[in-house]
Amino acid sequence: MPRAGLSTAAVVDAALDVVDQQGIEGLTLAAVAGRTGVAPPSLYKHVRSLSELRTLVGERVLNEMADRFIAVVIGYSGDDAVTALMHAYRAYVGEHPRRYAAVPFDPLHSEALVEAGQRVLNVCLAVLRGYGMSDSAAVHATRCLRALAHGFVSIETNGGFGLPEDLDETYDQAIQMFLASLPRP
Amino acid sequence: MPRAGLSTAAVVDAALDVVDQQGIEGLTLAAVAGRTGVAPPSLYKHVRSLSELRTLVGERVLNEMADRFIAVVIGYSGDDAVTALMHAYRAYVGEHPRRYAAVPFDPLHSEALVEAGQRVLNVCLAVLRGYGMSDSAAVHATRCLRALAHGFVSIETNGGFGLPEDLDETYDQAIQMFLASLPRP
DNA sequence: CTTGAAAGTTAATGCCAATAGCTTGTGCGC
DNA sequence: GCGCACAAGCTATTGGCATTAACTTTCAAG
Repeated sequence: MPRAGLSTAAVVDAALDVVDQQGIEGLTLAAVAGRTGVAPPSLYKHVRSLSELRTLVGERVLNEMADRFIAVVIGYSGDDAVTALMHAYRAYVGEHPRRYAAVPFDPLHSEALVEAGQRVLNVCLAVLRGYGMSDSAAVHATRCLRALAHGFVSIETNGGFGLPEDLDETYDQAIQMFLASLPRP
Repeated sequence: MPRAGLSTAAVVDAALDVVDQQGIEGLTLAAVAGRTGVAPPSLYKHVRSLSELRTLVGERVLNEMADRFIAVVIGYSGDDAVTALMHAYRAYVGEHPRRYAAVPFDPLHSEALVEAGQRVLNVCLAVLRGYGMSDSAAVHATRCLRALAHGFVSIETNGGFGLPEDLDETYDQAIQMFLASLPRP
């Protein structure tokens, strides 16, 4: 009986592979077990349940997004920073559409998931701080940004935009719309 | 063996009840069978599979939305119509959050689902036609409207907006943002 | 009154999550 | 080097679900 040398992190790695290939509804313990060369019940040594695994996957994805957004935004401010952020958002989802769809937006699942979500949120808030808005105004603007970006990419990746018009152009227009709504110093 | 007198429509009705109460992941044939007083395999006389049932549910929901949007928009034009439409969108999802979440945005599921989606789309396009945009510009604007409305309500209903700021205010601001992006005749 | 299709039924298969209880690697103290 | 405890595996089992097959019963048209 050779030992596979698993860990919670390794299980989540395998789960991400499964999600990338088969989508969130294909994420089963059987699939992860197959990929890690282990019998399905063995996974319970590293993960409490399928539900917990899903939460861990979501947490990883949100942290991945936050890392990228921070990297992309550093050194920019104002409209440049907002534009970079929104493009990075769309680019991430374009590269990993199934991962993005695997994030449970319902944060009541776990503490760590909430925290990862906050990291993403804080990038937005920090970028908007440069516009001299009150804290409350920044919150409203952040919500608009999230709604716009999330709405666009989730419709886009689900094939919901059927018409032939160029999607890059639509997204640029959406960014312009958002920028125009921000106060000018 | 008394006969239950089912039909495809009745099965979808029961499925909508299940979705309203337990959400889309609670939509099982067993649950629908229980609610209709029938054994699970009997449902196959009216529905090809669980997957088809989900598609039928989505189709019903989209048509329900289109009906409401048409009703709400009639008699208005311009900013009033856009405002009414966006409020109706949010109101519908607020009243039936689980139904809305049950719509598969992936339209490759069925012809009828695509058609129902088009009905919703056409309301948006018709409302925007009043601004004297080219067809192509109207498509881009419609996409922005959909992205904004869908993004907002889906984050909202999933509890993704954690901070205490008033959500009505954010949504009004989002509407203003969208209106400001439209050409003024 | 008969008959046949439609609407049900029960039985069975296979997949999956989850639990229980057993076996075996493996690092740690000695 | 030696044993021991725990961690990491395993097999077996249960229970829920979708789905199929093969049947029985209702019911309406002729």
